Amino acid sequence: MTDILQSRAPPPQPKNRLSRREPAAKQILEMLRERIVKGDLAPGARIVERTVCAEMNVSRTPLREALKLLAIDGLVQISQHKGATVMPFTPEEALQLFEVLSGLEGLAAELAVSRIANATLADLRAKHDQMRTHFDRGEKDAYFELNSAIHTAIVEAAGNPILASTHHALLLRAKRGRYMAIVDPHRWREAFDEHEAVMDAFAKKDAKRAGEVWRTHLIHTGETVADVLRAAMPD
Amino acid sequence: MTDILQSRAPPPQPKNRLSRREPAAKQILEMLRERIVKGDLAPGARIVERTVCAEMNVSRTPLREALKLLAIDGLVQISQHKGATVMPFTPEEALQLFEVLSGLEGLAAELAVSRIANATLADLRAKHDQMRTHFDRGEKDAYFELNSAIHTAIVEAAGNPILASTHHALLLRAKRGRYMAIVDPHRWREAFDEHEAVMDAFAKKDAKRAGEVWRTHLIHTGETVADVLRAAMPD
DNA sequence: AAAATAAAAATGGCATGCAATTTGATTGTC
DNA sequence: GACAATCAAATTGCATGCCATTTTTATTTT
Repeated sequence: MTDILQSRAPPPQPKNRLSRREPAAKQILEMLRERIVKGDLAPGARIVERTVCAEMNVSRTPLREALKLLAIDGLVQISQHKGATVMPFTPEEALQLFEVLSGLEGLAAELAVSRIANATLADLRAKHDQMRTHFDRGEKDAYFELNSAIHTAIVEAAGNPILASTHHALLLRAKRGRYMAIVDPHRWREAFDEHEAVMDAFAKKDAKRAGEVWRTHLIHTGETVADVLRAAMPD
Repeated sequence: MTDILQSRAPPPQPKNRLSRREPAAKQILEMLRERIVKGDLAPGARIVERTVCAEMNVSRTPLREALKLLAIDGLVQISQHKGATVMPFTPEEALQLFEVLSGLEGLAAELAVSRIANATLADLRAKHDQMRTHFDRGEKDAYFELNSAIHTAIVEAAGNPILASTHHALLLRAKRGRYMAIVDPHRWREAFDEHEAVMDAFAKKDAKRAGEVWRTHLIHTGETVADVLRAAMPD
């Protein structure tokens, strides 16, 4: 490791490193987050400071900062003197996560109905229609992309920044499920129907119904993810 | 302030400092949090690193860590190269905060109705009855104490740790309103009635109604806090 | 007085080193 | 072989020091 440290002093123009484009801490954070979310780092895996420091060629300071933020996000677990490990993602946690998301997004939908601007609603509808196309063609990736965008759009349409940020934080954790969720056709249709129902409620300005439908949608999604996780888990 | 620094070198046995009972960062965090929540540090006030470092006799490292955590909590604002300032607490923010809390606690109430254990429910009722006594006697402090306990108890009865921690984080911010909220008698009665209504819904195992009542209660509380803030603000 | 400029003070973002604590592995003992 | 004692590796929580930026503040200059 001393080699690594030496290798950046001797060079005439030390322009390399990680490049100072972005703070090292942020780069580490994003790198680790992505690897965790994508399942690249297995749940329960230890994250040894020295190792990562050496790999990324940074000191402990930014790494530890990143780890603490990830711990707050619920992606890693830091236990005293045992270091950081990748937080396991269990079916139970998925259910809990989506349960909270249902409360948040259900509220968002309810509020959005009366607060959304016409132009934004039109935009939302456009997204939905485009998503329908992908649904019809069975294009999962494109569908998911728009699906996420729609969920976020509804939350933002509620016009409550605190709601939006709280939602964002939880969604980050929930994304861990996405990469495993190979949707079963029947559930896919059901999910899409729920999206249609919400769009319908928006069109009719039926706030209460929008909220109810959306809450249900989120709960169902949670159950689906939990099922997938259960199926994917050996024990 | 240099006096403070000097005063710890000369002594023979430097046993003081902050005492190493708890991590310095945590002590600073709690100290700052309390002072902000209680309004001891005025909204918008700058928090100068060096000054606080000198006062608390710690280095910048733990202080900056504490500030970052407070920023995540939404109690301080950190702008590039301008440092940390105490986040203002506006009527708008209060409304937003309680709006989100209504989503969270409303969900909690709904879930709790079916998940709460009998013993816990009995405990909850006991708390409520005791609170009624304080209400009748007009004992604000004791009332508020139990009021908080009841809200938290309902959230915990939902049996969802993620919901509980999300709620906890937001409640921390909302507490800033508590210390200014000199309740108007009419609103106080209304609030208490809402508590009664929830207890009633719990008794009848009417989840939906519990959720509705509780959501309304939180929204009303938000409006009350916002009113107080508006009244308390000169501009 | 307004504007331009220079000097000082803060902040951001690290790297490095250290003492205290804890965990784990190694070794020695009964 | 179970159990205790020991020792090395890790981790935590800081302190300290750098250095580049960016305000802020003071000082000059129009």
